[in-house]
Amino acid sequence: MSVTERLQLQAIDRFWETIPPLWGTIRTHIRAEAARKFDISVEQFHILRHVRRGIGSISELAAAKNISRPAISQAVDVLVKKGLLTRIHSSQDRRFVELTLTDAGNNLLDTVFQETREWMQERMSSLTTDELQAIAKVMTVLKKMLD
Amino acid sequence: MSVTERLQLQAIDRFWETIPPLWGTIRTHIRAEAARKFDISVEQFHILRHVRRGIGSISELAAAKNISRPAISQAVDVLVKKGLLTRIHSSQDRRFVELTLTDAGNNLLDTVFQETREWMQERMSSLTTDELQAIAKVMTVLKKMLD
DNA sequence: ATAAAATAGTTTCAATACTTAATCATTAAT
DNA sequence: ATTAATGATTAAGTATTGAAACTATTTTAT
Repeated sequence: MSVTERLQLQAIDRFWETIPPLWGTIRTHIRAEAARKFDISVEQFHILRHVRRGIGSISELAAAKNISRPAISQAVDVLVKKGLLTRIHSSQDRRFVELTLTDAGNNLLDTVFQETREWMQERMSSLTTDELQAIAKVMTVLKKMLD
Repeated sequence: MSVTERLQLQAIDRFWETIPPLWGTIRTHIRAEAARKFDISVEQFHILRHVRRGIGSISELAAAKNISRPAISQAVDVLVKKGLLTRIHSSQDRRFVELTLTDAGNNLLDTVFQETREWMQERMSSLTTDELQAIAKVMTVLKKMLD
């Protein structure tokens, strides 16, 4: 087994020990925050997040989140009824639905994000500047894996 | 704003750009593999994984996965019916149910893990040894955040 | 120019998974 | 010995999901 291969396997093992529980913890935190203040699920929150990042159609959302179009369509329904999103048929191609955040949607996102950020910051308070820089750098490396 | 604070926020931003989509991609891969070969969901797979890691009771599983005990109990039902897990009432305290993997369960885990590992390795093939070491190190740093 | 095909989204429906509340079995406490 | 606590399960209701069928719109092919 080559050195590179061993390093790959080590990175994978560490990844599996770390990311699933960490992600679960974060999800739980968001769910608690979002539910307490806005009665919204993590999945709904993520849809709003994607829309703000510029993913503005049902199909794009479905692809980004790896779930079916109907599931997205129905989730969007709820968000529209809650007054957090608006559906607008594109003037260029009327088949497309352009999703945009309402003021309330933007406000919700700001609030939950801010609180999650603060919560994560607390968790990071014991880390050194080197460790923080390393995290940021590794995240860009991991993003390369997605391409 | 202090340097440390700015580094924390940068790390958090990168984390959010990276981990949710990466994790989603991995989940999708596992779902495809596990469903194709064993007709099992990602959540069921994760329960098996936790059991192998030594989490051997319903309550521990519920705490680890942040979902309710009944949900775990029902999921375990399915896994027992599939012949992947066994329930044994503890001899020390008969209220406890000790979960153990059957040979089929171990085999399933080995297979899906091996394939996921290979898939991740492929994705990592473009990374340098330095980057791989950085990933492993950062994962241990992130784990500190969970405590 | 028009019919057929493709695309974006929605609705319906059945299956699955989750949660809360109530319950059973067992152990601990007074 | 009775009561309280703990671990797990069952029951009932809700919510989320995907497959299939459908509408509306646009593109392609003839």
